[in-house]
Amino acid sequence: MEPHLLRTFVTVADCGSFSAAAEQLGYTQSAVSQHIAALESDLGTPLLHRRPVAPTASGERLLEHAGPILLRLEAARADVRRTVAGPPSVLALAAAPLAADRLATALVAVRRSHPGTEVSLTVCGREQVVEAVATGEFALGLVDGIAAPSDPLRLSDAVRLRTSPIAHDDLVVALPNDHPLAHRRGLSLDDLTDARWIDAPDAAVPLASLRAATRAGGLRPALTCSGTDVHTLLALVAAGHGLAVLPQSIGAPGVTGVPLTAPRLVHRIELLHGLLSEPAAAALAAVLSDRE
Amino acid sequence: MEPHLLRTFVTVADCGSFSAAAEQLGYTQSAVSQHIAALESDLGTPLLHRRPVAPTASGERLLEHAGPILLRLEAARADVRRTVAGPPSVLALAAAPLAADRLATALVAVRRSHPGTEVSLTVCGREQVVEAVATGEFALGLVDGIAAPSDPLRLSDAVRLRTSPIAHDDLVVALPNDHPLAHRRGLSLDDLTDARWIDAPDAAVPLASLRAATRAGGLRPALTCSGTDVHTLLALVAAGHGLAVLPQSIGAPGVTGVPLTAPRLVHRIELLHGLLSEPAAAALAAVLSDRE
DNA sequence: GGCTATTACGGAAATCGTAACCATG
DNA sequence: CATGGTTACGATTTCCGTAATAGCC
Repeated sequence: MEPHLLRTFVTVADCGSFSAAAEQLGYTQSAVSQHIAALESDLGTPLLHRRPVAPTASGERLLEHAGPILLRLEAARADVRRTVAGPPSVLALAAAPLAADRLATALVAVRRSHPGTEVSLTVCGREQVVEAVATGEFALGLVDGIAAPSDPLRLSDAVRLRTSPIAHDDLVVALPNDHPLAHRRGLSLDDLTDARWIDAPDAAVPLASLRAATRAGGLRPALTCSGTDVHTLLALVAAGHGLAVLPQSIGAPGVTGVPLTAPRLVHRIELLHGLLSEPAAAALAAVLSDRE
Repeated sequence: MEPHLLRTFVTVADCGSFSAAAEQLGYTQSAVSQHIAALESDLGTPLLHRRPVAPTASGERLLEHAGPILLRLEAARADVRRTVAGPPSVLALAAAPLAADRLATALVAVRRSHPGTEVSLTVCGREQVVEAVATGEFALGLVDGIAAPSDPLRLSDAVRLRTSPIAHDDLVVALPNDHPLAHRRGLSLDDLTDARWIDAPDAAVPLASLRAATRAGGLRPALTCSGTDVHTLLALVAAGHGLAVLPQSIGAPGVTGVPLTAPRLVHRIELLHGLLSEPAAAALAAVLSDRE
């Protein structure tokens, strides 16, 4: 179970194709085939169905482990590298788009207390925030998600990272102003399972999260929007392409937010970090955490 | 960072010697030297001081990751293997000695509800319980430890395992009956830092745990006792070789348990398990958890 | 000088690419 | 029959053991 074999395995499972994975990894199809064969012979069981390529039951189990293991390896390498490189010169921050605005205000205080600090902020999807904080690429990250009012966020536990709650907010269904439901005082997801939805997993609450939080089926996306641009998503909503669930604080002209009353869910923002060896990062974490 | 290099690295760090690690792993000294050199060149930094062999600062960081990574790899392999092997024929249980007696009573109910079940119980040290449950060698494990009254047990988070509290108990300082302090109503650790202690990390509360739970220094062991035999430990205490901290429920003729009043700590037993695919294991887990 | 890590070197094994092969949709 | 995974095979590299070398108590 060498790491590079695991890596090609997850890539193949991800691509659903040996040749696509080969291209993505810079191997030949033959090498990829040999990698999978080596893994399967090592574990003594088929891991992938061929034609079409899909994980077997055993493959599914391995997939659950492989990602976290590879991430942990990356984190270990980065951790060691950091001891030799010394503290970085820029304070590198990552945030999911619906969490990023928290940084804007908190950074003001840090700018004042640590005037020389150069700051870099990357807005990207939630998984990428978790991964990049885990590998130490960023000192600090903010992620968001939905949960029952009393629950913390359920983050992928690939690597043990320190987390602390930063803020929470109610959820609304975003509708065009002229939508027939826009005047409602509240909406239940159960009434909206057959509505036209926009799935923008990195710019709004992912439909998958909503599905997981409800028993209700449905919630099929009429339009899928990738990328982290909330602005564009709001424009799509305003233009009537479909609905999206967002935290109450996000809005735009042309879009009405109607409180989501059932199921009872809240939007949460959590801070994610590793060791905080830099004083500026520690100070920022303190400022962010104190807000709660 | 191939796993076999990491394995060699942790072994060398553990042994404090290249040649000892080589023997333990079935390599030659030369191979071990090459492994370490490969790792160091890969990470671009020395990981070990030589003569005497000890981890560098970078090496310390790597050590923190390497163990969990290797364990997780083992767990992944075992997990996949289990999908092909099907459910095992014997219900394999592991327990730390101070937690094992909980199994005795709980197993009676399972024996009744699952009459055909063959059971194997292994009593071993806490780390081994965690490792072996993580790799699926055992379906279920019981571990014990100390914590503040409101806290859960702090287990090594190498692999994400399901845990649930089973029981808790007060702590006592075990003394020979004729010890001058044996008539006391309570004792504080602070008064005992300079006493003669027996450190039996796998048969009593480890001194290291006590040190971690207090600010007080001291607690130097006058005698170190390895192995999981609580009976022998109690004999050593009765013979006046030194003191040990145990849960209140453990006792023997010749040994007096005086409540440990400060710091406020309790002895906890927690259940540890993976997926519980076997009905008998699930039933046992249910019985154990219901006791709380 | 003894113990122990490092380096040099060679044989065995593994890795990956080219190319031929084969199976499925 | 075409797309795409498998197998055969060979060049290159890697890996590990033997043995000689070097460094610290």
